[in-house]
Amino acid sequence: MARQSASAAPLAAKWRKLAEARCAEKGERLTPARLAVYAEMLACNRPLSAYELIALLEQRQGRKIAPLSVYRHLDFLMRNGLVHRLQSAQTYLPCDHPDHPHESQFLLCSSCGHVDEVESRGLETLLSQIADEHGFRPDDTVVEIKGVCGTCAVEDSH
Amino acid sequence: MARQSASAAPLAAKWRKLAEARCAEKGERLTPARLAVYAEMLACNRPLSAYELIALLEQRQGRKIAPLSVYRHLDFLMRNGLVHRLQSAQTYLPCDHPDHPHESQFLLCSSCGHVDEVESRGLETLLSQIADEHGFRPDDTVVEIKGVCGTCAVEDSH
DNA sequence: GGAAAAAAGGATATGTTATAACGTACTTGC
DNA sequence: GCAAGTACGTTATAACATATCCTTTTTTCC
Repeated sequence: MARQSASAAPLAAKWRKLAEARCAEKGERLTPARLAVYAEMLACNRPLSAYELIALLEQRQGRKIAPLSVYRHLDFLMRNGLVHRLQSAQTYLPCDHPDHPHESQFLLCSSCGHVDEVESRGLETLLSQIADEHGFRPDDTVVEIKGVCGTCAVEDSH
Repeated sequence: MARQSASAAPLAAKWRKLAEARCAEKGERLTPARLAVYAEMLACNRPLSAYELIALLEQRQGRKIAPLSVYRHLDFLMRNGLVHRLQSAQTYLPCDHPDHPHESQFLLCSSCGHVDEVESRGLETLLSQIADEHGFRPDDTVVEIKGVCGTCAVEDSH
């Protein structure tokens, strides 16, 4: 088993390979600093604000990290389809299936904080139709459904 | 014609009446300060950030206004279905048809800044279905389509 | 009318999210 | 090596939002 650098979160080979592939496609450089941010997000496995992420990275690396650095890394990761931004919460979440470019829809549980990333072709088609009817050329579509997930709904009823 | 107070934007009777009706339904008080914020937003007729709104109100009223006041008024107006928040832009926009409670979808033009508020029952049904399939009980759904509106697309091609 | 309660609003400070401006260092390709 | 482009560090600041505390206004109830 390969030793993990002390200053980065462990990152499963699966995710690293996918990330490398996505970046290679576009000729983008997946540097250690960028990978460290990505690894931290995957390790945490919940939506993080940029400043939560800074705190985690600072703890992990034992040094100060400027907000701007993290924002740049987040931009990079989003540009390459590895991370999504939850617009309504102003938080960031690693993509669940970064094997291909896609638009996602999110189910955000207000009780446990869990976020489900779903991909509905039917919904995307309908959204395109709506845009079309209004003579609108869409670029990027945000769909975020806030509510209570199944697990929490069951617990609530007890 | 009734004289308009010097310290508030003019507000068409149509909008005032609708606002009064919405608030009366819920036993909420549509005070002058709240109405002034609403009037300013309607007068401006484009999405405004909270701080843009503060600046406009300060100019109009010739006095300092604390951010918190405006945020409170915005909360009130949103709670009563008179104003929407555009999550992806962190701006606020008066509702286009505040005659009934509803969820809206937005088409945001990145070129001219215009926002179209649409209401698609088909889309809402589909979103409910998607939530249902995942055992999710939705509460509030954000749909924001960013792109280029018809008018701007035509101009671009010249 | 007048006291108590509730709602709204003002003032000051602070917390949170994001970007600007500028310089340095590290690739890449010739 | 050297020029060009990209990444990244540092400091400062802009932009967005809320906390706390207190005063004023409105409502309610007697």
